[in-house]
Amino acid sequence: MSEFAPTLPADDAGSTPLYQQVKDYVRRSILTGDWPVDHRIPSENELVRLSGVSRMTVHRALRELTDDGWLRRVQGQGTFVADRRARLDLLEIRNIADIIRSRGSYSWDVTLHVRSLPLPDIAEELETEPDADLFHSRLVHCLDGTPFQLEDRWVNPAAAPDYLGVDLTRQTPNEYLMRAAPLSEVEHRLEAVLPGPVEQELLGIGRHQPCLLLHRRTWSGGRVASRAWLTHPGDRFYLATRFAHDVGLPRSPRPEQTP
Amino acid sequence: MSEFAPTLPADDAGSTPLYQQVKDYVRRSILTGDWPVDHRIPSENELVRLSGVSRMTVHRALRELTDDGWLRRVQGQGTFVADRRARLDLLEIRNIADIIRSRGSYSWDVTLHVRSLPLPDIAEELETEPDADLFHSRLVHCLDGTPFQLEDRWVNPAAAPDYLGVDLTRQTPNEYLMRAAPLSEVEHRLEAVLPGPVEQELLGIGRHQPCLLLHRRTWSGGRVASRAWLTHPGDRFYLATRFAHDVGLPRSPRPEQTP
DNA sequence: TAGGTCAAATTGTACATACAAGTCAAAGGC
DNA sequence: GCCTTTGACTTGTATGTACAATTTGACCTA
Repeated sequence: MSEFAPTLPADDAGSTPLYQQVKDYVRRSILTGDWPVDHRIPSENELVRLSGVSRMTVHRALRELTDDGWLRRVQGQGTFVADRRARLDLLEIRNIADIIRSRGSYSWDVTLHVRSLPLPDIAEELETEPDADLFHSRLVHCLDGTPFQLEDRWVNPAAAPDYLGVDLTRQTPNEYLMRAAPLSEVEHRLEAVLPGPVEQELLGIGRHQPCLLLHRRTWSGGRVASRAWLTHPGDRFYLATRFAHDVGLPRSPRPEQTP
Repeated sequence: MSEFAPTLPADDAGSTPLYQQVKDYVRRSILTGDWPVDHRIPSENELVRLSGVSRMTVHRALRELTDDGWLRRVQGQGTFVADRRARLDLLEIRNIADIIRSRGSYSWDVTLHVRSLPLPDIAEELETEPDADLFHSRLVHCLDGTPFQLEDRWVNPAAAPDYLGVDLTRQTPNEYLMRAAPLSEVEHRLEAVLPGPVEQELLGIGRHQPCLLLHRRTWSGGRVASRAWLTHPGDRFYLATRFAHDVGLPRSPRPEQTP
């Protein structure tokens, strides 16, 4: 496998299925940016030569990645890196800042603080010791100068020890955490609320403006890594999802092609 | 294939992949109730004998159904029908009434009307002729006597011609439509709103109570079958999702077993 | 009786092969 | 110059075979 599983622990390499290793290799190549969107990746036969596994195994890996939206395949043409922004499902909630950023002038401000203090209620959410110090950050995300999201985040120091030293003016907490503590699980809770006066002023909204509150907890390596409250003014937020079901009907083909 | 594809059109049977036909057969057996939850389905070798296709093809069909949450497999034991209520993802939004119904005394009332009239704005949403008659129903879903959802629905007569004749006191519109026009695609849009006075009274909420508005369109056979506005009071609604991602990590196993 | 052992059944992975189907470009014929 | 044909390359499906891993139950033994 040579280059296909460089980051895997040695004792685990033997038990990881080959098709999973191929999937990891492809995903890693995409996540690192080596293979950008619409890039044509090596063909099945090339991957066979590179990896040493059979074509059926490579084919299974690529097929599953296609089903999961990582790739886009065209018979007779090749396999291409899919534009995941085009995938509209719940997964996109976590990347909503990325989506919006690509469609306007995006910016964010560390309005209040980045600090460390203990808080028993939050400790329970993070599943840590009640008297442990926790990291807290609060910032406002803006699009074309107007706020669209208030982010109130608590971070588990065990998952991201150097969170306080991160320059949050250069990368968002989400961007940093995605690298520092790659997430393995996500929990979402959704509510409609009227924010308090402080939040109203930060978001620049009226007293009776309803907001969507997205409560999100992320896990990494068996620990709760982060807990975030994301408040969206109701008139500056929307989430659209559209997807084909797999109930007795063939999957909708993708007729578009890449020249 | 004999019994494996009785409902498929004859001209299509030749072009439908075999693994897809096996998937359809299994799904049909589950949807008709022949195979209830936790039922042990025929083994791969039995399905090979029944269908005449190879074990690899059967295996692929069962594996994909497992990934999609229809089945649960235990090595050395067999394959069982999974409890789809245990799957927590966006798909569950469409079944939220079903979920809630199983956890309390659920009821619903046809409060306003079931009628037929033309409305150009709605016709555009349903992608029909602007002057066509459309079916409209409006009802309130209650849990333990208190409303938790206001359903405002428009139905495309081409997709469900006998919608006005359905006894909506015996089955919900969603239940009927799922049978009459099995859905192939869904579109969701989510907003936070303050409802109007009429809706406030129907839901029994105060003037400043924010609500979640879920706008949903369903497709069936290439047509827009239905368009629904589902209004949830913010204090009587929550949506929790938690799922494992497939980013460089093996899928979380299901250690539980069925005796 | 209690415990260990072995065989059968089941699912999971991997490989080699074959053919079908779609795309593209080069070669050839008019 | 333009069109057709051919062939190479690509992905999609299907089969047969082999072995590994897990569970269950029957069987044997102390």
